[in-house]
Amino acid sequence: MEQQNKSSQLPPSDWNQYMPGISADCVIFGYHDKELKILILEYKQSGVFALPGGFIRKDEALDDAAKRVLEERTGLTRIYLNQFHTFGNLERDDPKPMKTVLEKNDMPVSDHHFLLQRFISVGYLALVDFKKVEPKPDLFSDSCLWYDANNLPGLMLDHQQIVQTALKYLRSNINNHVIGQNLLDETFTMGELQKLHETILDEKLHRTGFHRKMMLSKSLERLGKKKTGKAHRSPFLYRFKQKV
Amino acid sequence: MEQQNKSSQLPPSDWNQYMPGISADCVIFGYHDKELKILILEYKQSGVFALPGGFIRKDEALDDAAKRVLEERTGLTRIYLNQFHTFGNLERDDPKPMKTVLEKNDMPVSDHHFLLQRFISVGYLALVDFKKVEPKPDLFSDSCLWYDANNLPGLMLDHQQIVQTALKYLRSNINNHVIGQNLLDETFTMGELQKLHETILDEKLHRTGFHRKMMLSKSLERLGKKKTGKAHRSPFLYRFKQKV
DNA sequence: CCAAAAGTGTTTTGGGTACACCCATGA
DNA sequence: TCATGGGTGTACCCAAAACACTTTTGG
Repeated sequence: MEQQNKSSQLPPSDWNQYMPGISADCVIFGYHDKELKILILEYKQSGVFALPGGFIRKDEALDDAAKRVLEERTGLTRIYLNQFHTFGNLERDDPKPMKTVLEKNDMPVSDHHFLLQRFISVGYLALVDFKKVEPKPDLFSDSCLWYDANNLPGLMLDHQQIVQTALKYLRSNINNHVIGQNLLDETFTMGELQKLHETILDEKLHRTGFHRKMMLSKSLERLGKKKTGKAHRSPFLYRFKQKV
Repeated sequence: MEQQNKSSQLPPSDWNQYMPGISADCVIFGYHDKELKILILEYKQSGVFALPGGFIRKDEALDDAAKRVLEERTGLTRIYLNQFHTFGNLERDDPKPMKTVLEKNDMPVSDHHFLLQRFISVGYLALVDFKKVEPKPDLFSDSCLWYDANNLPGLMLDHQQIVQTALKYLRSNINNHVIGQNLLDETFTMGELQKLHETILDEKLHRTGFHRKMMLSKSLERLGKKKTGKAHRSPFLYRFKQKV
């Protein structure tokens, strides 16, 4: 009862307000402990894992629907968000996992249930500040948790492929400053930025070359030095320049 | 009557076989007379111009639907095809142009007609051999014609924006050999290849630099010389190497 | 003073650009 | 032989890669 008006809950009583057969699935990336993380939902009682997703209201723009999903799952607004691909294979049309979820939750299961139809899914990639996120499960989920991108649980349908496509997109856009800007703190050392790039690309980078390249890109400004308390030279702090 | 079984005709009697609210629109590029061309439909009696598009059958993969549209409009199979973006703004939800089309064609116009609902459209880019294409209008169209990409008629809804996005995608992938491979003849001179690049990028390129770059890419093989009958040295013919 | 991390300098390489120059051809 | 388009060689610039070297810090 008390959950019905929460914006983080789907209103199953009125599926009719959503466009049928279309969903938006979000690959939400965070960075913590030198690991690239992805937010994954686990449906109640069912052991089914999935990407956070949602449906498009009939009076809502596609991008806004993705934004809404993002805000509902993370509690954040003004998130960096990017559509990267739309998935519409027939293999993804498998009502079994969702049927399991409905049954385990004592929901009525008719063959024509909104959730059991074929869906075409628009994939969105989001970059968020790990520390600011408060993951919130949706109505059907027990948990909404961060997983290491290299160690995800088995995901339903083609969600693993969606993640792979998102990763590929992320890697091919690694030189876009928005990536570091959204995954790191406001200020960071060159080593931290390099470690982020290495984690995303899954390869070692040459330290001095990386340093030079970053400075040549003119997108960083150097601030004061950071006292690390470690037995070595203290690094400078850097910050992404504000867009000119 | 005799048209009903043509695969190039939509079967309006059974809209129910299609997924509602989703369409695939194709930006079909050809190259002719040193101009980049796009295939555009003109709806019957209505002066409404649009990109070739279609709907997704409930038992059909999204990519296959785009392929089908391509084949129906061009008569070609095995076309180079690439999904590039999905359009779902609310501004594109304007039933007026389609209402006009229906009225002009004496079709019943109810507010809940399949064609008058809000559509989210998946944009596909296709590259075809201009000379091999036999453009075929669909059931609602008077014509399916090539237009210069820089001189299109006014298109309905956001189709102009879809074209611009496709052009941007094409330009950012200009170094992918599939572009020349699909828009030019089997063999071509370096000058012809350069002219194609210049047309797509809408800028002059340096002749010798272009030559060197193409040869360094290792994707071309040089064949015999071409007799042009012109008053100058006869150019070599080139061909894209088959994938290794 | 040593180890470890951070920062800078130097050299080489390779692609991109610019331009000079040569080649082939038909008028 | 001349104009024109096609092909090649050379010089220059700049960014990326590789490596040497210096600087800073706590132990």
